[in-house]
Amino acid sequence: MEIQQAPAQPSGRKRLPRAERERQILEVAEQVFAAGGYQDTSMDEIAQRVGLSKPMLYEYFGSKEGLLLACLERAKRELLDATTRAAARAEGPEQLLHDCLQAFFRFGEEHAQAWALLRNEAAIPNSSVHTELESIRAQQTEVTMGLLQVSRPDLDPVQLEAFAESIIGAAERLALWREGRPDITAEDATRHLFALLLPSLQPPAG
Amino acid sequence: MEIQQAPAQPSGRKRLPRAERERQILEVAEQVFAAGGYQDTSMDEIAQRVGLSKPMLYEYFGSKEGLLLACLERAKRELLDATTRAAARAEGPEQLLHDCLQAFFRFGEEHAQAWALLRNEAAIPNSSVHTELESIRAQQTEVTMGLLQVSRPDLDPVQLEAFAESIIGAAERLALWREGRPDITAEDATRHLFALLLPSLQPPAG
DNA sequence: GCCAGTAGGCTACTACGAGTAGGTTACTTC
DNA sequence: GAAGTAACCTACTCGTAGTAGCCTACTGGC
Repeated sequence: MEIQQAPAQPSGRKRLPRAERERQILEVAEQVFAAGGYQDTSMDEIAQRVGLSKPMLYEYFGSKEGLLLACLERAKRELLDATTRAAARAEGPEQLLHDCLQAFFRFGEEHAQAWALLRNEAAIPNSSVHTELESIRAQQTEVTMGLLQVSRPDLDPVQLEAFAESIIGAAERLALWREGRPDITAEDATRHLFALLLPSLQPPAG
Repeated sequence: MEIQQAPAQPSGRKRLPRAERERQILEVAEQVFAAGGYQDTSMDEIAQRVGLSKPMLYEYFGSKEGLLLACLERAKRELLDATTRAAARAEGPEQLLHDCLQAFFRFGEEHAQAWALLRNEAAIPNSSVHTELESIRAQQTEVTMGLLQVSRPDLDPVQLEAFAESIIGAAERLALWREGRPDITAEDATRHLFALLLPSLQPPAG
């Protein structure tokens, strides 16, 4: 017991309506989560940066995870906006694909924090796990580059690397996709991805 | 103070040499991390499942993250083994790609726990964040399927979905790859991926 | 102008899990 | 059979997510 109450607002702090405060909190949270990682960020830290006390965060977002979810929700909306805007402008199917890809990559560039959250990287405990995962990725890329070089000696090294990264990314995603669909066998997945890649495996001159 | 010591080994528990105990711990840890997620798994829980006390885990692996890293290390080795074995057996570059893809997908199937760790999914706090990330993925897939259908009305829905997932995976990976290489612009990345995908965009009959 | 009612805010707690200090006991080796 | 060490333990500290319970600035009605 013996609760000793200090003045509620130390000095120049202002009361704000809920909607505005929520936006403010999201802004800070996205930044801090993306920079320091979900795990290594404390609610106290976010509260302090907003210039508010922790219980307010819980009042508005329920939990630490709830706050992360709210950040993700916002990023998701922004990503969809970016892609559909690009799609609306394009003419012809090839242009369409090209512009959407570009919109995607630009989103990553311009909304670095939102992007960091969307890849679940923010959830990773910290940098040495990050490093290890990168090394696994590098391992797979290297093997794949070796395979590619046989079919496509015409490609320059950077293109080769980009192709290899793309293939690994596609394979990982397909493997993930398969988890929700038990009807798709490993052979099916292989066939699908192989079909997509085969035309690009043919050497350009024949 | 006042440390009251109970018998060190309650009953039938056996002392094991370090190497063996480490293997045993890794086995349990991989399983528990993969099932419950890194965040939601406590060291006490792992210790209990092994039938050991927490300080032993710290003695052998240094920290919770160290234990995760050791699990990742092992999974990484296994994945490399699987792929290189497949590559060694194959004849011709197309067969090579095909068999490696297949080895990859089979690895995911046969080593579900190791695979769950390798995608960093284990790091994700818990299921509702997982759900949200899945929903973002679904959103992107849907948009992409729409684009694809224009160029390739010949594909059946499952193939279409597989293509879309592959493209999204490739794009994500490339975006990640770009983060370590500031020289590659968003336009470069777009061009690389577009070049890889373009041949498969052409309708089959012309 | 004054008095509810409420929305925005707070301090000071509890609970739980990562990591540590410092001790005990079963094997090995001479 | 004693010495040394490797395997193992209990019982802590400390940081952080989440909660209880209280305060106060603004609003609208009189």
